[in-house]
Amino acid sequence: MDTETIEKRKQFWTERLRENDYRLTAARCVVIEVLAASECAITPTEIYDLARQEYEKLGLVTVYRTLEKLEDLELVMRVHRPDNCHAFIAGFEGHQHLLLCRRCGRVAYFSGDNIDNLIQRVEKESGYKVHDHWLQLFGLCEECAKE
Amino acid sequence: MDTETIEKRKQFWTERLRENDYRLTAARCVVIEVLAASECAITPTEIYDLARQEYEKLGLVTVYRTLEKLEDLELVMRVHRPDNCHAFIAGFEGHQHLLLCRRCGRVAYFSGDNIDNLIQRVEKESGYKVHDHWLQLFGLCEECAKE
DNA sequence: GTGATTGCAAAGCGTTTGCACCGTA
DNA sequence: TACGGTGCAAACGCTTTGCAATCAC
Repeated sequence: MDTETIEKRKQFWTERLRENDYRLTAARCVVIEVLAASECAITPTEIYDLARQEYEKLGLVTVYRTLEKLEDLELVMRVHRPDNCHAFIAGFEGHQHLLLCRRCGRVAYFSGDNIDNLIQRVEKESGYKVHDHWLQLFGLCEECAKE
Repeated sequence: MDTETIEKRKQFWTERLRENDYRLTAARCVVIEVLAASECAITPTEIYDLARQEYEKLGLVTVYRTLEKLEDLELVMRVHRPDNCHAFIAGFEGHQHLLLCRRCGRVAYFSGDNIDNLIQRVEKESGYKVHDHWLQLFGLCEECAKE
């Protein structure tokens, strides 16, 4: 990812935190830095290990607490995969459908589905009232497919 | 769920186990019994508690090991939800799309989506090679929507 | 009889909580 | 200065592992 995009992401997150009366601490900044630079689903422990290269004092607990706050603000979202539901990704774009590389965890987004019709049909047939949906694709990204 | 359906499910599971050279033990039978009677996503601990009413000697570890085997045989599948990925459901029907009640965990299946076109488009645009997909709807079942 | 399966205890892992200290606003 | 935020240690809940006893075939 290019430096400009990373910088934009960091700024965006920083502003959202400030707006919501969260303090900008060294710990939070370094967690945000790691998240901003990541194109992949990343676990709290991975964030911890990477972030400590910049800020050795960081505690794993703080990573969890920062993720919790970012999740509340819908700035990150938890990623569910068949074998692992412990990772997070940057969630700037509102509701998006995910395309996940099952090898390296790289994340792409896509849209343009048209499942509203389907949802209406299923509601009618099942009697359920549908509030939310997940549409996720799993596979190999261009890099990983080469190997 | 009617008794006949439950009985059919149990028979189906029992045969699959036998075919695959798994022994039919008391522990396995009682776990299967609980699963067969459940219309909802159910956790290992819930299975354990229910099954022990029939077979007090049962250990939680055996529930886990039985689920592992049933999962290998694709007879149960793990259910992923935003807040909880610890539950399982009966998975007779091959690849199915899920409709989950977020209140009581009741599960319905639906099909008739047509996402092959979407997948082809996303593959072309992203460079990913897609192998699998999840399409899940979350909401309230008829019962829970009433309240 | 033999080897798969069981249950127990203990370890493992990811996550949360309690608490005294620290640092941002 | 005040109080939100931090890091440590310890607890927690779910899951897996090691092992001797058991039981289906």
